[in-house]
Amino acid sequence: MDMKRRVNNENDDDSNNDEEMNLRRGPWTVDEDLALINYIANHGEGRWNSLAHSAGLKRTGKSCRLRWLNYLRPDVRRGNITLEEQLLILELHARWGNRWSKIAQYLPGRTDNEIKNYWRTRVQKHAKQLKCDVNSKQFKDTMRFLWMPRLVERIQAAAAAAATTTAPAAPGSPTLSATTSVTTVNNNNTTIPYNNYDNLNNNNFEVHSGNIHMNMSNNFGYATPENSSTGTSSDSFVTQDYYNNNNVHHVGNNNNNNNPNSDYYHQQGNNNNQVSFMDCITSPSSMSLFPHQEMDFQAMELPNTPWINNNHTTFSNFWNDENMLLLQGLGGGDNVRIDWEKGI
DNA sequence: AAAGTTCACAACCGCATCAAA
DNA sequence: GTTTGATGCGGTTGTGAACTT
Repeated sequence: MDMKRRVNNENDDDSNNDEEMNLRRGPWTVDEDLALINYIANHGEGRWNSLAHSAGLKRTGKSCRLRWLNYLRPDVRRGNITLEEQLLILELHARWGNRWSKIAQYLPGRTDNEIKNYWRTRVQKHAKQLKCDVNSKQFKDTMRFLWMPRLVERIQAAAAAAATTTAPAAPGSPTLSATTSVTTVNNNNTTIPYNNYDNLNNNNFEVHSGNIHMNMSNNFGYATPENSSTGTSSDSFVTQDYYNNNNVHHVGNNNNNNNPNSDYYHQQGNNNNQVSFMDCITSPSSMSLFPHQEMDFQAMELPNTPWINNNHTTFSNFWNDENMLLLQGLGGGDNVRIDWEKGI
C-alpha cells in the first residue's frame, strides 16, 4: 500500500530526520515539556509537526501530540482510578473491547493510554492468574457476575459512608444514585440480577450530569452518544465538579514514576470513593466474600495508606484461590454456569 | 545489602483513516 | 481519482520503582 508505505515513510522520514535534525526520542525533559506547554498555551494545539518545529522541539509531531494528550494536558486526570471508573471500564470494555479511545471518552480526564495500561496491568493479570484468556467467556463471566456486582456494592457502600460521615457532595459531583438495586452473588444461591449484558441498547444505566443512576435489575448499559435517548452525552458526564476538582498545580519535578520529568501537573481533589488500584480491581469482591479479612474502607480510601502500599499483593492472592472456588460454586445456579473443566 | 523479579506507565511503532491539494 | 500530510488508534516495548528473595 502506497499510503502505508508513505505513512511508514513518515517513520522513515523521521529516521532520516532523526539523522538530519537530530530528533530526540525517549523520556521528555523538563525543558521540552515547558516548551511544549508554553507553545500550546500561546498558539493552541494541532498541526503537530509544524508545532514541534515552531516550538523548537527536536521531536516528531507524533511525539509532541502524545506527550500533550497523555501527560501535559491540564485536564489529564491522574491518580488512582475510582470505583466508578473501574466499573465503567469493565462494562465498556465488555461492550466495545479494546476500543480504548472510545472507552476513554466516558472517563473524563483519563487517556486511552492510561485505560489501556490499566487493563493490561490489572485486568489481564488476573485473567492470567485465573488461567483463562481475558477474552474468554469464563473471564467475562467473572467480571460480570463477580467483579462488577461487587464494585457496585462497594460504590454504594462508599457512597453511603460518605453520606453519613461527610457533608453533602458539591452540586454536580459524580455520585451514585441511592436507588441502585443490586442482588449479589453468594455461595449458596446464585442470583444474577442483571442479565443480558450484551443487550446494551436497553439501557438502565444512565449517566446524568453529576449522578450515575443504575438500575441493575434488568439490564446494564450506559447512555452513550450513540444510543442515548435523553440527550445524554459523554460531555454530560464531565461535570463541572470534575473539573473544579481537577485543579492543576505545578509541583515541580516530583518523581512518582519512571519519568524523571514527571508531574508538572498534579491532580488534586475528587478523591471521593477513591481506593487503590490493587484493592479494587484485584478483588472487588474481596471484602464481603472474605469477612475474616477485616478491612477499613475509610483507611483504604486514603492515599499512601501503608495497608495499600505494603500489602498490595494480599488481595491478588485470595482473589485467585477463593474466587475460583466461588465461581466453581456458581455452577449450580440457574442463571450462570461456569464449567471450569470444560471451559465452556 | 545485593541481586533478581515484578509492577506500572510513559513512550514508541505500525497501521488505518481522513481531508486537502 | 490520486497523492500527500496529518492525525488517531491499538499493540508493544523500555525502564525506573517497588518488592521479594
